[in-house]
Amino acid sequence: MPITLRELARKLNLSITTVSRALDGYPDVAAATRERVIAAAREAGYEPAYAARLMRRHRTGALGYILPGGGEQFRDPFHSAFLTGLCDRAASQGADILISSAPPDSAEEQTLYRRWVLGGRVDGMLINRLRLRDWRIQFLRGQGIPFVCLAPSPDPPAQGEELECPGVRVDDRGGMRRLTAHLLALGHRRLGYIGGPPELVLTRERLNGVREALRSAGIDPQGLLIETAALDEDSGYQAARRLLNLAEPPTALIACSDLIALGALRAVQEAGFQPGAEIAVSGYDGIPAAALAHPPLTTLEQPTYQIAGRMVEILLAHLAGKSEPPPDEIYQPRLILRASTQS
Amino acid sequence: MPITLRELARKLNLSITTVSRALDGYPDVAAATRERVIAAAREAGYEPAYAARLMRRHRTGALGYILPGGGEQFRDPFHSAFLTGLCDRAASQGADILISSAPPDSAEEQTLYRRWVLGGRVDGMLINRLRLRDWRIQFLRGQGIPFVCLAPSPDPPAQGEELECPGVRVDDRGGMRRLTAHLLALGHRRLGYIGGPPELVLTRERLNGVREALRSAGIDPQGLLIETAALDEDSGYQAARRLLNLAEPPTALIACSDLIALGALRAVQEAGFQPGAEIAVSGYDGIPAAALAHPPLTTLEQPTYQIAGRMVEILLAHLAGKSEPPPDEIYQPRLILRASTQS
DNA sequence: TTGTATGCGTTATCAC
DNA sequence: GTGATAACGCATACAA
Repeated sequence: MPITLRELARKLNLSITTVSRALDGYPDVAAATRERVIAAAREAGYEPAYAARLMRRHRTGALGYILPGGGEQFRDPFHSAFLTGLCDRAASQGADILISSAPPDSAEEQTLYRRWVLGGRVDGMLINRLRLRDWRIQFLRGQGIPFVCLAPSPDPPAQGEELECPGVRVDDRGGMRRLTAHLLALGHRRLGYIGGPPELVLTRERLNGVREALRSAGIDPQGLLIETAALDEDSGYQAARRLLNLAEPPTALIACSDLIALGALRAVQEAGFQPGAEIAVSGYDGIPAAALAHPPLTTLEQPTYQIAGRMVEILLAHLAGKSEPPPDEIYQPRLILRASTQS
Repeated sequence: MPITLRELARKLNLSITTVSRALDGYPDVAAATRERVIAAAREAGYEPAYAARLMRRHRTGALGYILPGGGEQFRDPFHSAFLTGLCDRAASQGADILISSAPPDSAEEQTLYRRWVLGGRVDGMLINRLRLRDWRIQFLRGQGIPFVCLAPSPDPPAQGEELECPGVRVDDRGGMRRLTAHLLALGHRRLGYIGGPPELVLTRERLNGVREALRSAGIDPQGLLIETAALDEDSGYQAARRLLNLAEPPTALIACSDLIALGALRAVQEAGFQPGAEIAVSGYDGIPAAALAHPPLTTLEQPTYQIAGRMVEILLAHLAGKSEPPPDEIYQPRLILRASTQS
């Protein structure tokens, strides 16, 4: 346990007040005194007690993020990029990131939010994987604690299902529209969509993008084959198999994430099809492994690392009092065409 | 800001003490009173103020981990698995993980450690990527704060270079010995080793494993070609190129990590060699992308997720007073032979 | 079984 | 420019 302010003050024959202000850089301290205090503090290895400071300031200096636990999603490189994005930017601004994990919509998740937010354990929260009716948004809004979301941008402003939430947006729908248009241009007519969990906004928005492209091309979206998977490789494999086992399987599989797509790629191969040539497969995220797959995976890349950094920036700015909520920013995912959709 | 203990007490016409003890489950509270208190607390949405509790208990409920920042290492899936391992286990035991990032051995890193440890921001620290003369170990030991390392097990107990540190160990050297022996059995005689940063213990230990295998086979370790890379793909690519440009390039490249190996694989291909057939390449870690590479990458797999979980378990047990420091555990990496070392 | 009083280490408000 | 003092909200030693 390091030295306390009081001890330091006694050592210097000064009052606690003066020492405190000298260290915090208040202007009403004699230059000489400040020097003396700072020197003494350094040589005594003084470090302000977090608990006490928190008690007064009501600022934890930490932003919270809860990983979607309970699955094997820890293999998802998306989170790797996202977390480091959070950390790096937070660190550069002197803030810390508090993390934990809980299955989405679980009791544990609620407990965590209560403990962190009501208990004053974090200054703000970072939200990812927005859900259709997301209790987190309501909760955070109700508590008046700042938060920032990463969410798809719903252009037709969300049919009342999810609450609006401040943050960084990615045009998932637009991306999927472009991707699907490309597949249609290649001549694909029988498409399969492998979505993530149906309660996720991104599952719906990406699906909507596919549908919009179909409609624009004068094709009935009803013909779209739809399957659902968890956001991991194995689940993508299973879902793809179900589609491939149909009497008339699709000629193109549009996956909701790269991991799902990698699983689909495997399923296509096992089913005896030539991925790319006979059946096109596409992903979403732009994880490094997508480029390594064979055939390399067509995908929609989003700058996950940068996005996470922006989220931290926005949240910290908001906390610093720049009260004006910055306008929503919309990122465009980048369509990367690779051999998995080459005919 | 939620309700405070005092307000709750007033509401109930009880003293703060009683309310506090009722909620904390002390036995000296009338059953009826406890019921009443708990009910009131729930309906008032009471949640103990973290700051105040911390002030008294001196327990943050958080374990700290600092990511090696400053590089592009955020693409390393190792950290993804490691972090989720930490989070999941911590969450299951009611603890949180505090993270930040800083370049190894930087001033920022020191500041972070000071702030977190001296300031009482965490109950303990988790250490990865142990260095040869690791100031972190000395610092933490000096402060008497509990910590757990993930480190290679140095059998000849470290020639005084690094300090011993409690934690989970992986037999990097043994793994590399087995891998190298395999390559030798395949007939390779001219080997190249691409190490990570030289200040890392794992770089040295993995190298030692290679050397030991050479010696066991009656081959002079002096003949081993050695290059150094950062722990990422691009740096691995560069290092491999340097080796391949030699007058007499190696026939097998032993990389210190999978990411390095993936870069090496690329370099081998670009140099016009057939990876696997003409030049063998191996990695270390067992990241998912290793299996996807073409050719699939031979590697030493370690159960990163589980190891991280064990680290948390050990640290929390230690904090809970089970003072007996658990004996060091040694994990054996699993050799996964794939086409990248097939002749 | 319950209540009173004190202190944890800082910061902020005042008075000097 | 500096110092005394009062909080912040909770946990406990001690008194009742």
